[in-house]
Amino acid sequence: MTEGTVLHADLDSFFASVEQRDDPRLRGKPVIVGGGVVLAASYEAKAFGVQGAMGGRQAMRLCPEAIVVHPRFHAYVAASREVFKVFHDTTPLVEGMSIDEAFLDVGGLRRLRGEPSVIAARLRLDVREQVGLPISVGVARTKHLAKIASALCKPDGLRVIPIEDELAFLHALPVERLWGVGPATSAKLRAARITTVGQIASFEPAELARFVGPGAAHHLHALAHNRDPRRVRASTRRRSIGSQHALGRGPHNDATLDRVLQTLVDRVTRRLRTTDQTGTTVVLRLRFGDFSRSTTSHTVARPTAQSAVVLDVARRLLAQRLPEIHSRGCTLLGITLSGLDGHGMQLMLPFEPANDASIDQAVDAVRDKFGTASIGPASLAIGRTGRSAQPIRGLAQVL
DNA sequence: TCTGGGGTCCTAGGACCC
DNA sequence: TCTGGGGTCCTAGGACCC
Repeated sequence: MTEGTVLHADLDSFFASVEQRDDPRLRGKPVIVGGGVVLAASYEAKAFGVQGAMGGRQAMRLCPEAIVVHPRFHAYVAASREVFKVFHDTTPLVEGMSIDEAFLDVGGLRRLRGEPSVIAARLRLDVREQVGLPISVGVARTKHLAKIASALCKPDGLRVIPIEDELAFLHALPVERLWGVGPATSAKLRAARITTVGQIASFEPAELARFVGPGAAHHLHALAHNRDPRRVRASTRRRSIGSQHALGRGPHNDATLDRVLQTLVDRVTRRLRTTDQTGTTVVLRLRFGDFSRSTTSHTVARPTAQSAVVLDVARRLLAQRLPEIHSRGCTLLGITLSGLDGHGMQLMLPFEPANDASIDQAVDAVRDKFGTASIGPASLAIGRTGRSAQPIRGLAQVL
C-alpha cells in the first residue's frame, strides 16, 4: 500500500471540546456552545441530532437536557495556538484553514519520522497529551481527499486512503461530499439524477456544464477524478476583514443603525491598524427579515485604515439603502474592507503568445507590482480579451 | 429549522477609456 | 461568425466554507 503525504487535521467539535476540557462537570454530557444559534455541539449532543448552525430553540427541543454554555472565544484562540504549535513541531509545511483545521504536508519526513500514517498517529497523540483535545486526521495524496477522509473518521479518528484505493473510495461517495458542492449545486445535480461522485466522473465536462455551468463542471470533474493540484502551502495573507452584527427583528431607528455602524467601523479599522494593513473597498452588508442578503460597496481612491474615512463611506452607503431597510426590515448589518494591500484587484496584462515563457513574464510583472505575498493562484486568468479571460488552475507550482 | 460571525472564490456586467 | 476592438476598474450577487 502506498500512502499520500497530505494530512488534514481537524479538531472535533472544537469549541465544545474546549469547554469539556476546562470544566470536568461537562464531560460525557451533551453540551451546546452558543445561545440563539448553535456554534458547536459535543458529540453527546450530536447524538440527539443537534448540529452546528442550528437554531437554539430547535436544538433544545431535540436535546432538552443539553447544557448550554456561552462561548469563550479567548479560550478557543489560545487552544488553537497550542494546537498549531504541535502542527509546526511536526512539519514546517502547515496551511491553516480556520481556527480548528489545517493541512500538513509530511512528504519530506519519511526517513526522519516514518510513513505519513505513523506521523499522523503521533500528531493525534501529541495534541491529546499537550493540549488535551481530540483531533481527527485524514491522510491522502490530495488535499480534498484528505479532508474527506478526516470528516469520515470523526470523532477522534484516523483514516488513510491508500493511493491504489482512492478512486474506488471517491466514486462511491454522495456528491455532497465534494468540496464546493453545497445546497444549490447539490439540488442541480440531483435534479439531473446525478447522486454519486462516480457518476460525475463518468460525464464529460461539457455535458456536466449543462447542469452546473462551465466553471463548476470543470472543478467537479477534476475532483471526481481526484485531480487536485493544489499544494499545501504556508498560509497566505487575508484578503478582507469584516465585522457584522445581528440586529434582531426591527424596527430600528436611524440613530441605532448609526451607532451599530460606528461600532463595526471601529472594530474593523482597529484590526486593520493592528496588523498594519489598509483596504480600498468598503462593503456594506445587509440581511433582511426574509433572510435574503444584499451588499453595496464603494472603492476609495487611496487605501485607508482610518475610522473617519471608512465611517464616512459606510454612512453614505447606508443612507442609500435606508428606504429599503425600513420597508423590508433589516436584521443584520455588516462592514467589510476588501482590497487589502493590493488584494482583490484585477490587473490585466497583455502578453503573447500564451506559452509558458510569456506566462512567467506576466507573473513576474504582477510580482513586481504587488509582491509575491499578494498573488493567489486563483486570481490569475488568461484570455483573448479581459472579458473572456479564464482563471488558470494548477498554477500554484509556477508561483 | 428560522439563522451567528467570520471568511473565500466565481460570475457577470456596467461605465468609461483609447 | 463579428454591430470595431481591446483594456481597466468597479459593483453586485451567488455559492460555499468553517
